[in-house]
Amino acid sequence: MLQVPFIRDNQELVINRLAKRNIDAREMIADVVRLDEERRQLQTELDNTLAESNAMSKEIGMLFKTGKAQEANALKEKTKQLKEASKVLGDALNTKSDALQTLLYKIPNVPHESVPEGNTDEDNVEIYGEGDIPVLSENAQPHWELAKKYDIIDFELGNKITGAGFPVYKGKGARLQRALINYFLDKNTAAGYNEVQLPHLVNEASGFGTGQLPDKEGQMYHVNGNGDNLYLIPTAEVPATNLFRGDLLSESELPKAITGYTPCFRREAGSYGAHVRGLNRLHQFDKVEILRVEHPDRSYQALDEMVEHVKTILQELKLPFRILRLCGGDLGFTSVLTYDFEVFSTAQDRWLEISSISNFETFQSNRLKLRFKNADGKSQLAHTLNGSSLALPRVLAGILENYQTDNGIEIPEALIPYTGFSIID
RNA sequence: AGAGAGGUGGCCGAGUGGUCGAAGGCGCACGCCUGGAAAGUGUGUAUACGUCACAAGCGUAUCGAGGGUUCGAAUCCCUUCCUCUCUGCCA
Repeated sequence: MLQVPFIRDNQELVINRLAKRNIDAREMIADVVRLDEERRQLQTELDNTLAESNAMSKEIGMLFKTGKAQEANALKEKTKQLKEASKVLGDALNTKSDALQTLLYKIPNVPHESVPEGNTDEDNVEIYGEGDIPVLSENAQPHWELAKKYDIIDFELGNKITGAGFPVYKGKGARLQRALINYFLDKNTAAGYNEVQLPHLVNEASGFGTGQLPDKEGQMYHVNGNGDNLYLIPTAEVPATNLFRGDLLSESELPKAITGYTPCFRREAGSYGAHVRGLNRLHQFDKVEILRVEHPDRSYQALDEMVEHVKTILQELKLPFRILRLCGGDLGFTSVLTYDFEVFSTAQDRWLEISSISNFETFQSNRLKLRFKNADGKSQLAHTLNGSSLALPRVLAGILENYQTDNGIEIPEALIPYTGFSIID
């Protein structure tokens, strides 16, 4: 959620930057400014009315104490009018505040100046690429075929138990999953991220805190039987960020850096063809997340550090990858600047997104009320950032496809200590 | 799930209708004291919004949350969320 004073003082900038998302925000911004003005007006009126009423109440108390009941009763009559007035003003204020709030929830974050123009993922800008794309033998197969061939992932079994998009990992497939999780967590903790284990269900307030609610509830599984009202997390970002909801940190506590593994549950609307086959898109998948709460002065440095960190992991896994700067049209609702990592799936001949690292600046912290005491002793919103490090299924797809040989699937060197085997055959 | 108890400032803890944003203690900050430290001692120490120069000051709200009674509520009533104890169930 954008901050109203910021919008008020930077209307042109906000409108221009939001235009990168291909939305015309003129009307919304004008409405925000107007609603805020009206809200403040009402607040002032209300405050004045209440102040008068409070003063009278005190006087009444004094009058009763000194035995001047008649005068007190006369004043009582007066306060009745004030009370009615304040009731009306209070209701109007609430209505106005709610309208403003609802509108603010609908306005996406303001893209960074470096965010390229564009509408779709076609317009994302590649800023870095590394790794050789392997030359595979003629009978190279996509990962869903390999998964079946070596009996390491069973999609049909998942269908039976739950439905499409809930695969069962078996044997070496299961162990490889576990190895990847441990490997990623070890890399992250070695880089200074504090490991946490998080709840996989969150309440409504958490959903609002990170921006899934309102409006995007359709992407989450909602548990609402028996009077429960919880959401399965679509990403560890939700519980991890909400760890800090409502906090007022001291400046010395920053930065906060945490990492955690969770399964992620996504209902995922809109999908087509081969792009959703196999591991490409799932309703349940595993992901290791990194998250930072940063001082605004160094959040972009932190973003770069996160990108560098994920880079080292992919280098170690020796997977061909590239980094994209997302264009305005592809940028997430809450993000200012996002870098996507993609690994090349040789057998599918396409790039698969495996990590997304974003700086949200104060967009989330404003919702979360995540602040710190700055050097002047004032409270200030912190910046939040997060990224995947890494999402498992597509890394797995990349490994299966790129490491396939006629003898089986080789395990990347760095993972062997974690898997305890060096080939899937 | 049943029965009971309870939710007050960073923490502990007083406060059952009036001047209570809230005693007291701890903690913390700064000062005094000290050769230095401890002890002692003094002062200060919530957040948000509004006004405004994002100053001071002033105003308003906040004692889990929401609503109500009242001229006036941390204190009374209702609803709701959460925590704890016992019983039940259970990995």
